[in-house]
Amino acid sequence: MSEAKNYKDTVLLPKTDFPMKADLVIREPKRLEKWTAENLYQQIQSQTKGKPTFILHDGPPFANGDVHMGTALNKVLKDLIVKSKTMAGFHAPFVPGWDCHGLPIEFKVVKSAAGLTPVQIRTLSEAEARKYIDIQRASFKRLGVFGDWENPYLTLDPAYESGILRTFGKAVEKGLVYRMKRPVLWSYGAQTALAEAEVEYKEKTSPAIYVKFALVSPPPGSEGASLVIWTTTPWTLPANLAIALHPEFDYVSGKFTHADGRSKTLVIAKSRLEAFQAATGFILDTAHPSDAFKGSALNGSDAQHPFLPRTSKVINTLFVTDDTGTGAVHIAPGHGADDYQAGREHGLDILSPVDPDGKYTAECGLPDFVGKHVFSSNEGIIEILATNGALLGNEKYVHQYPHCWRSKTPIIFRAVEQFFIKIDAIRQKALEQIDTVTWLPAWGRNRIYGTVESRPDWCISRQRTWGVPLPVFYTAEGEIIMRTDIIGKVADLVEKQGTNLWFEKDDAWWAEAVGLPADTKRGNDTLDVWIDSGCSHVSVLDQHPELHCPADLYIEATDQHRGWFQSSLMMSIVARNAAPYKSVITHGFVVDTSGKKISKSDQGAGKSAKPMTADHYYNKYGGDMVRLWVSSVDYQNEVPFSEELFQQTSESYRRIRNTFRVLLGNLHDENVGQAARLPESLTLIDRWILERLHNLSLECEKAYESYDFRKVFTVVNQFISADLSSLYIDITKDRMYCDAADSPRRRATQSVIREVTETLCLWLAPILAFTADEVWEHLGHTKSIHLQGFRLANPNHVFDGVATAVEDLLKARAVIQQAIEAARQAKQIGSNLEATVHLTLPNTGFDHPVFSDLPTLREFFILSDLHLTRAETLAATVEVCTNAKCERCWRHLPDVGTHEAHPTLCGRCEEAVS
RNA sequence: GGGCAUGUAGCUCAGUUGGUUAGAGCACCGCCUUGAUAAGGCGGGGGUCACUGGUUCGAGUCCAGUCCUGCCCA
Repeated sequence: MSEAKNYKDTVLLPKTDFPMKADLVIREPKRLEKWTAENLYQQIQSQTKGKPTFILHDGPPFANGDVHMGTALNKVLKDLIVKSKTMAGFHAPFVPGWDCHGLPIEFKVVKSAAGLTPVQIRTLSEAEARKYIDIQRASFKRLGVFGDWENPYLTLDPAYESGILRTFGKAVEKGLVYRMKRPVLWSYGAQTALAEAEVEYKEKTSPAIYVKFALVSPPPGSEGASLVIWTTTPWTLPANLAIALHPEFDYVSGKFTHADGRSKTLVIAKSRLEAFQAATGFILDTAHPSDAFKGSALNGSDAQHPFLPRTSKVINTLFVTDDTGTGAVHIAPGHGADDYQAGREHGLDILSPVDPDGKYTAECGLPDFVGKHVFSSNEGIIEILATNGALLGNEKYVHQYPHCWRSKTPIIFRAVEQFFIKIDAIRQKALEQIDTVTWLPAWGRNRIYGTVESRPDWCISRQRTWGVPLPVFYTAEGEIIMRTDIIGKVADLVEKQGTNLWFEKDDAWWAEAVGLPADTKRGNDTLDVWIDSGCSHVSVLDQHPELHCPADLYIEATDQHRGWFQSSLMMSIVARNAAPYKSVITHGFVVDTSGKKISKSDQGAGKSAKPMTADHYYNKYGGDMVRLWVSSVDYQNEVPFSEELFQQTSESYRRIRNTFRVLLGNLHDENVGQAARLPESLTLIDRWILERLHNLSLECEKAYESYDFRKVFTVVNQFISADLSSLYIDITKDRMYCDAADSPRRRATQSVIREVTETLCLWLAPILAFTADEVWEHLGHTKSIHLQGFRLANPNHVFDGVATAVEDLLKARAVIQQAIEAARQAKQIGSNLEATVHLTLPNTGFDHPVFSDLPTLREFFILSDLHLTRAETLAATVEVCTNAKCERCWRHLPDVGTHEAHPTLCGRCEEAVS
């Protein structure tokens, strides 16, 4: 015994199999397999059945493209909520979903091959959607997101589609759906409507002409005056119904004279005068009096159409600009988006006398032009204008003009029949319902309120193939048949066989199937995809046995105030006259570190931009690292992201992991039976850490309740680094390593360590889904941590006077450390244990009994030798300790050398090794 | 151009109803330790609180305006 040279073997150092190196990339997939094998998600659901429910309804991501960090942020946030609600005692099933229809997929498919039939387009589109569903599902699972991954909801499921149709039927039943012409981007080359994404901008030379419209009743002093418009599409003049002025712009009315002798009284925006004179040669005759007024002065007057027997209304709109033209804008509501909007606001017709080939119809009012292509009619129109004196200028104008991606022909705006939902009929109810919902952050309420307040009627038809068909029919005479009972029959058929049926069967089949005359034809339009996802409360919340409507929570990015939150609200008003959610959270977008939005075009081959797909990060750092990053950001604002920031998070992870490792290591010889309950005889530092743990639990509980994961992250980090690492673990090292294994204070500490480790681990489980489970396993548990509840703050862990005593101790500690540091920098000592410290405490305060308890003070300050005095102020001096060093515990103590059997040990260590 | 947000150390963020010298974590620098060791401890440097003006004894905090950035519109 006395021969034992190496006392190190008698020191009870931490021992654990829990590896310091996380190897998350290797370990996490194994844990995932285990979770899958034991059906963990289903276990959680059946174990929590009967508890109060918490339904977070998943907003379906578009099934196109990889999971990027923004998508990951969204899904992990949802998972943090679901996991924390589960651990807080709720039954919180999570049914993920995907938005499957829509242009981007169809466009991709159509681009890949020419001449596809609608059925082929739909088959390929479905395959494309399913491909990305699989890719995204794999990513979400890999990120540790729990949910019913084998039974997600898809907007292309027949059951889902029938829900959409029935909700549409309800809108029809309530008289909310109407038909009206509206201009769309039209390709006469491909004979189809196009979306903005299908348009390519190319250079085109167009005529740019100045045309006068004589005012029918000009303001006094401007007798015989004409408004002058500027247009690059003369062919739209037959559809002109109005002229728009800006109400705030200054306009000049005066006599203009041309070098060729022509003279006209014209009205031009003051700021455009110079440009107009230069372009047309008409010069304002300053000798004659001219009149100036605001655009609002002419609002409501009439102007004579230059070649048709009708007048155009003079209106005021705010979109009139003064960077081109004359400040007076030619309005053809059937041929432009702004024009259409202005037309709706001012009660104009939607005149669009152009057929699908781009040729004039009889409606154009010019018999000679009927059947003629609009672009080859420009010259003819200009001639007419010149002939009747309305043409004031004619130039060539080179500009970027939209062209069809497929036929390469220039696009025209052309009005076609569209279907709309009458928002006015449901607006008031929607606004009321907005105020029954909790919006987080609170400004979200104003955001969506403003959006709903001002939104125009909802155009719900699309001239597309990859979508849910708009279930209407037409009689042989072209009369529309839009009936709830027939829509119901379509929905019944779709529920069994899917919407492909609409495209596979012919008109006759459908006519018979829904009980209409044999010569009935079905419609060609599909529904706006926002209708699809906006019906999820009907198709998912109402249908799924574990879910219900309204959901407790929707959470998506801020753009969804205008998107899904709104479409869901509207469709829910249609379906049930109430909001589909009780509360709504929004999160920001992921941006790069300079605060710029990360655009998809910066990604991909040849670009220098950093990787933004989630797989890059979970394959390099691990899923828990992504999750920890999510928990660390302020998701209510834009979320800055870069790989460097990500590495910063991984530093935090390492700290957390190492702390767990040393805690686990200190439990290696734990007396399990004893550890189950905390002994009465806890030392000061044990009581203190339990009280800190109590506070931590209070804060974490509150933070999870308010979805403030960053708070959990911060509070846990500070607890780990300030309370545990630099104090509790450091201070208790001596007793843990060097006391006899069964010393009461060592055992007490061990019990506290278990309590701390388990509680902390549980609080972290929603965030570090993999690591917490791993730690839990190493704590000796056989069931997953995800089947546990949080361990709430224990009031028995609050002790009288302890917190203030430790506050004082820390003040003294700071003074001591500074003194020691000075000695260390002066190379007088190295380790703290080599110092003798004279501590002077102030006469007042510092009156807890511990301040007369030298052994405890020495332990707390981790010193070999401490001497106390009282004086005016807190101070400390340091000298080199002259005591011999105990070879085992490294403290310099006076009794080293007094023990015969172990001459190099102190008394405590001598006993411990005997 | 409009609406809604946002702006505090190199980075990510705290800063209660206005009140000492504006804090934390990470990063950085120096030292110690080598019994948490691809770890740990101690000490330190670093900020005109976006800008301008105002209210006040006193403003990161309240008010007005400007600018940056983001989302949604036009």
